[in-house]
Formats: sequence, C-alpha cells, structure tokens
Amino acid sequence: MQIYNTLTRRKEAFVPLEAGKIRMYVCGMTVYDYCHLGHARVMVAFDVITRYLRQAGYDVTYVRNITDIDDKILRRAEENGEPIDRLTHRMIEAMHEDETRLNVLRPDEEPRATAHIDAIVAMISTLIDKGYAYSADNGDVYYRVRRFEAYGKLNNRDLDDMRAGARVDVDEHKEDPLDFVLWKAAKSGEVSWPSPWGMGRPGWHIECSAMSTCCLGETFDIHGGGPDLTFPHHENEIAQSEAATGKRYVNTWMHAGAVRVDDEKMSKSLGNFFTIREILEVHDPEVVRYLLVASHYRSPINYSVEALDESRKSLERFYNALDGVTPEAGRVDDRFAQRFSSAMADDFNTPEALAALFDLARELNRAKSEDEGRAPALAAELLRLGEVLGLFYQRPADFLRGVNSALPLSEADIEARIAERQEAKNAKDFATADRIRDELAAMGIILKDSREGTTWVLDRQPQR
RNA sequence: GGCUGGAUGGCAGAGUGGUUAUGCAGCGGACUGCAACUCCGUGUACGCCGGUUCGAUUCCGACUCCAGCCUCCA
Repeated sequence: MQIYNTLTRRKEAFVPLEAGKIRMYVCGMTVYDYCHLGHARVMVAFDVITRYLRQAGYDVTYVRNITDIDDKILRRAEENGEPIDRLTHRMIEAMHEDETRLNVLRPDEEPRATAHIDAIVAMISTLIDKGYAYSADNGDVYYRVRRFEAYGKLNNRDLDDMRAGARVDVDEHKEDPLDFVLWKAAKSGEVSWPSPWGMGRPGWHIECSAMSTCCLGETFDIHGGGPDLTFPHHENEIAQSEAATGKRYVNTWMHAGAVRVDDEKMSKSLGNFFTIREILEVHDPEVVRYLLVASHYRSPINYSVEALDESRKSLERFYNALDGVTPEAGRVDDRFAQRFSSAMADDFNTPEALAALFDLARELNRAKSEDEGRAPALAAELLRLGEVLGLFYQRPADFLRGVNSALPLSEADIEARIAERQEAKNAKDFATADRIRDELAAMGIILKDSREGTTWVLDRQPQR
C-alpha cells in the first residue's frame, strides 16, 4: 500500500500505527452556505479512500469535522437575520442531503467545534503554559509562530521568506505578523464562551487540533483535506498539536486536487463556484460522482458540461454491459480484481482501476453474446468492484432510461409505439417501422432491438 | 519574489527504462431488414535542449509554458 504524503512530497509505503487499524481525520465544511463542487470532490475522494481501505481489510475510523462557529457564519446569520444555530443546522442538513445523493457514506464521527470548546480551551492553556502562545491585551490569544522551530515543514516554507512576501495583515496586538489567532475575544453581543482570557470563541485552526486529538488521539495515521488547506491551516495545526503534545501529530498528509471551472480556478472570491444542489438539478448524481472518480484524487479537475457529458457516456457503457443480466456471484477470472486492487493500492489510482473495470465490462459484453452462462458472475464482479468506487448502484434500466428525468411520453405510450412498430416489422412494413422509430428518436427515445425483443433508452443530451 | 505540482495521440486521462492503458470521437469489418447496443481490427502520443544508457516519453540538468499555495476559500 503506497500513499503520497504531502509532508515528504513522495509516495510512501503506508504502515498504520496500529496493525489493521487506520485513524483518519479530514477537514470538513464551514457551514454557512451550501456545499460546492470542491467540497464534493473532497467528500468523494475520501469516501473512495475509506471504502477501499475497508474492503482491503482495515478497520477505519473516519472523522470529518464541522466548523459551526466562525466569522463567516456570524456574518451570514446576521445578513439572513436568523439565529446562528438555525443557519448551521440548515446547512448541516443540506450537506447530508448532498452527500447522500452523491452516494457518499457518512464519516464515523462528525465533531462540531461548538461541542468541543472545553478541549479547545484546554489546548490553548497548554500552549500558553509551554510558551507557545500568549494572550494579548485585546483579549485575543495568539500562537507564537517563531517559537515552533519546525514551522513551515509541511509547505517547505521559510518564515523569513514569508515575511518578505507579506500579504499578511499586521495586527498591532501580535508580537509577529505571522502569529495567528487561537482565541478571539467577543465583541459585545456576539456568541461567546467563557475562558481564562474572557468571553470569546475559538480560532479556526485550533478546533481541528483539539477535535482530532479528542477523536483519534495525539498521533494518528492520515489527515486529509482540500488543496488550499496545506497553508496555513494544516501548517498551523501541526504547530499547535506538536507543540502541545510534544509528539508527532500526523503520519500521512493527503490533499485533494483543485476543481476548475471552464479552465479557471473555482473559488469563493472569483464567484464562479457551483453548489452541488444546483448541479444535481440537471445532472444525474452518479454522473457527477463518476466525473470526480475518473481523475486521480490529486490531479486538478476541470468541470464543464463537456466533461460531464463524457462521464455520462462512460457510465452508459458500464450500464449497457450490466443491462439485461441478473448478477450472481460465481467463479470469475481474478485478473480484473487483481488489477483493480493493485491500482487502488498505489495511491488510490482510480483511473487505472476504472480501466480494469472497462476491460471487465468488455468481457461481460462478450459473455452476453457468446457464453451467457458466464455473464451473471462477471456482472456480479463488476458490481462488487464498482461499489468500492461507489458506482453502479442504480438499476441499469433506470440509469439508461433516465428514471429521474422527465419523459416526453409515458412508459405505457412508449411500449404501445414499440408494439405498433413490431407489428409493422412482422408485416415487413419497414417504412412504418422506421417512421415510428424516428418519431421516438426525435423525442430522445432510442430503441434497441435484440433477440429478446425491443427495449428503449433515453438519449440524454448535454444539459446546461 | 518564495514554495509546490504539471506539460502524454483529435479530446479526456493513467502509466512505463525496451513489449496494448482506458474512455469518448474517427476509420475498416461483423451483427442487424436498416439502426441503436455490442464485438473484432485500426492510431509508432509522450513540451524544448542537453546528459546518463546498448536503448528514455519514463532517470538527471537547463530552458519554455501552465496551474496551485503564500489572503477567506475544499
């Protein structure tokens, strides 16, 4: 098992701290808005990773936090004129809906910052006691970055270079402009919690250090997140945790690649982000998931209608192969599973794993026409491996007929037209038969003749 | 400016020191009344310049270009 470690910038043989057990923490959402495609990418990437690790026999504890208190939440609640709790509750519900639709399994634990204030305060106290943090006279508590010698190790960054580039805001209360906040003093009327430094709320970075330690211990196996979290968030987590515990914080750091939209970075500031729910209004969730799985988790991915269309066609190939076969486990040449597993064991190489599944689909198609007896076992194998990627969970006919799309004609009407065409065919009246087929095709209904009879699928045009 | 990645056939996207990725699109054939689905066959692609090597797309170095991070962002 090889995993690319951001910390060492290379693939490494993965050895869990405790044999057979993997403890993994992933940075999740700040719940002030709906999830966007970037969130979807992280969710799906670590979902696939978890599914594979479990299938490979590991006992995985997957923790993904929820940030339910921070400036953006306060501001949004204010704008909406709604209580913070209600806003965060709504967004958490929405996130769970989005995840479910994308066939993402829920993490084992989803700790929330507001439920861990005690642990956060305790860790800040420890940092102050050890001289790694100080409370300023404005009531804020800051981390003394220069005190932590290894600062910058995750990003291979030198403190003095960063000073030179300084787009860091200079705060008169900080000893050093690079120091970051651990505890924010509350302005009057703000939601706040008591602490030795007065009423306030936690900074962003400290919650992850505190909650990961609560859930997984002082040292754990894997810490993951989005591509823009390596700096400063994860760098700061290392500084906090390792200073507080004196132990190594995380063995393997994993980061997903960025999502781009029409060849431009998708970001809040550019305003070109898509929420998961708006995409799912027009696209099959499995197509979106496929798009996310068809690239390696560390590669940048470009979102576009064309890319989704490609994904849809690829999925159609799989579902065409599965269509008309009743899967039943049985003996299958294990070279497909072998290739699939070794691809996944090599830093979760999903494109290579999919290549193995395409070969399996071809074999299934061959079996269907040449040797029906082998087909059920091959189909079962394809479903079994697909499940590791969270794919092929629909009934083939449902996917191919776009069960979630509005049909231009009722199913009964379609069947009636097909029967009509069959009569014409039986009478060798091919002109009429073809006219019926063309009329249906004009409505996006494509007929497929086979020995068993005629079936139909929906021709799904690219949708905006 | 500092740091980190990347440049693969028409497109997407893996990978490898010498031998087929895979999908879509294209072309030829089979199946079909004709199609759709499917099957068979088909493409000497590896940014540029040097080096190492019997041999490099794959290793090393320079160069060009692209992207990400250094600011809230997954």
